[in-house]
Amino acid sequence: MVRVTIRDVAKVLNLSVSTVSRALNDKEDVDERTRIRVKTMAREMGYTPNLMAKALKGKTLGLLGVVIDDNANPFYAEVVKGMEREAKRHGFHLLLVNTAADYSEQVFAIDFLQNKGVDGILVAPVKDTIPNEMDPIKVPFVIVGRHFENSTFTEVYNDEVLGGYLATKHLLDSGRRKIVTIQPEMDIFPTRGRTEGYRKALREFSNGLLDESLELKSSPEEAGLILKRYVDSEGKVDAVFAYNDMYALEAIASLKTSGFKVPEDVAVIGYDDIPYAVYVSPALTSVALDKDWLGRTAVELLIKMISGKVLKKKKYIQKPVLRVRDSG
Amino acid sequence: MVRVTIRDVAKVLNLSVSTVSRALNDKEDVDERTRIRVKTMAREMGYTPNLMAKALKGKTLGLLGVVIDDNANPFYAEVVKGMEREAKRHGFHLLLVNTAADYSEQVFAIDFLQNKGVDGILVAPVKDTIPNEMDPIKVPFVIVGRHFENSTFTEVYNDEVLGGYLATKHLLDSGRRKIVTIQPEMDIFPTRGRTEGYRKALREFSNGLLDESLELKSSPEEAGLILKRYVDSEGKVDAVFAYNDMYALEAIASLKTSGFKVPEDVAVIGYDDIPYAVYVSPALTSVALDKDWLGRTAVELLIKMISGKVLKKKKYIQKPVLRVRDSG
DNA sequence: TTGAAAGCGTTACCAC
DNA sequence: GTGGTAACGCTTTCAA
Repeated sequence: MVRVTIRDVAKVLNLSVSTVSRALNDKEDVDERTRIRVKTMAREMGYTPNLMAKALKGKTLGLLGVVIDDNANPFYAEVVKGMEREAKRHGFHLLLVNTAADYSEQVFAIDFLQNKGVDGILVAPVKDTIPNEMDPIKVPFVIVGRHFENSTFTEVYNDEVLGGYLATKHLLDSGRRKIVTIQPEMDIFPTRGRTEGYRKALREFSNGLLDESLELKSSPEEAGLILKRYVDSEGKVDAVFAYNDMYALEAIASLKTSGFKVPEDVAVIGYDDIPYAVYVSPALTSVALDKDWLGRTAVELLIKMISGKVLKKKKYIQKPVLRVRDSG
Repeated sequence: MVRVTIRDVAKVLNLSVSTVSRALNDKEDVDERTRIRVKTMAREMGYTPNLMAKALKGKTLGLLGVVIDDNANPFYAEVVKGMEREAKRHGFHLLLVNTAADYSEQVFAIDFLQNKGVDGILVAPVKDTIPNEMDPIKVPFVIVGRHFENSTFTEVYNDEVLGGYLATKHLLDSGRRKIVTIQPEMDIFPTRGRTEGYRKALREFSNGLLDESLELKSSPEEAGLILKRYVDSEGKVDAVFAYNDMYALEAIASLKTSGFKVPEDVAVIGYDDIPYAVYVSPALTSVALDKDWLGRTAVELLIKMISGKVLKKKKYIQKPVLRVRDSG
């Protein structure tokens, strides 16, 4: 296919490229009839602007880089979906990169994306403790689902402490006393926050004495195993507050095969409220997040930043809600 | 940040831009020591090539467009993940667009992606009956998970007939006789194929007489409702072959609330074998697909096409496998 | 209201 | 081996 350029259109119409350019871009100072003529002819000839050329002239390409752990994780999948929809509304597109929670992958991704000429970046950082890990980002960016202490970054995240608190409080209120929490090794905002909320509820319940904090670390795949090992050796656990629904599902499966009844013997609460939480049995009680909101808001803010707007508010925090079902 | 260009490097080194360009791109005809000098200085000055400018000169941008129904669908999520990994291996990036199975969205997406300068497109078409719906694609493309009859497109897909056959045969073999299948309205390769496989198994079993083909149409959300309505009015169903695992989960939920035991009263088999199939109860029997392979292979082929290779083989077909668990 | 020309950063052709 | 220059397609002064 031969590309139709602005020059071709100009030639046919006996106009200059500049006039055609102005007409196409709805600039002032161009005769209305000329504009019509140009636009009609352009359409007729199948003219499409060359975005590279525009970009070279300092215009935006309309690309947003997305750096996340794993797009197949149902939590991120929903977030990305929200991002995508919002981006589309503004004529932007998403450039997706999975990091598998690997820091060097993230560094590489950020570098790469900028080379591709993205106008901005949406990132759920692998580490969120050292703010200057964001230094290599030279374009506007928004942090998604993470929070850097004392940073000036634009961030969209969840009140994880509240989530952890809500779950643990509910367990406590329904009579559970030996509540174990199982979280990933990673020291990221969500793990810190959820654990903190868990401790807070415990502390509150015991009048300041945090005497029964049972904290396990595990990968999602091993959650069941680690939990089983703990129960076998320590015994007496009557509730589990899992990092997320995947952990919770693993926990339930493991407890069941160990002969425990869920929730009779052991209650289990998850986090994220993925769509499948409804179908498992017992139906999963989970801390629910509006994932679409997370993605949508992040993109909305990023696009504002790209278009040069200065945001007065930098932190956008969502309050999670406990969705009580049968597992706890 | 001020962008460092090839010209800046040239000036500092007292060389011409052309020499610097050649040195950087490892072309012939440039003194080895000059090359070293240039590369060192370029790194030192923090030079990064402007991809737009390269693209304008007809070079590739390294972008692959992905057009699918919904990235949050666990099936596509896994496929996209496979694509992403393979693309990364080759230095490519993914531009994601969801169509929500809407044809006009697809048309728009394809147009848009090409404007963004993608080097190729991976598409799971919304309709796969009219080959010339692909006409607007002017770049290399690969069809994913769909198959156009008699087309010359490069396609990576599954043997859906076999999948439907396997599931139905298994149901028949385990003594089920009133097997209903529930499929989406859409006339796409997977629905056609799975239904055909279902009919084939029935026909085979009844010695050529396809006397008990019970075919229901439904959206995923309404699958439970539609099924219930059918069972209530027609009664006597002892097995369900669902379009995919979402349909199967809805079916199971609906059957359970109607007082049926799964699988004792009614067996249910799904399709896709999503990760959550293991956790529901009863654990879902499902037709399993290697989603990663699908994504990986599609990208591999697309990149070959982009680099000008001519593929002798155009159709890449995967044989599904029945993963028998508890539901059927 | 329109046109000519410069320039964005890069590559490639052609001299030297 | 190296340098000058045109060209990729577009936008944007500056004149006319």
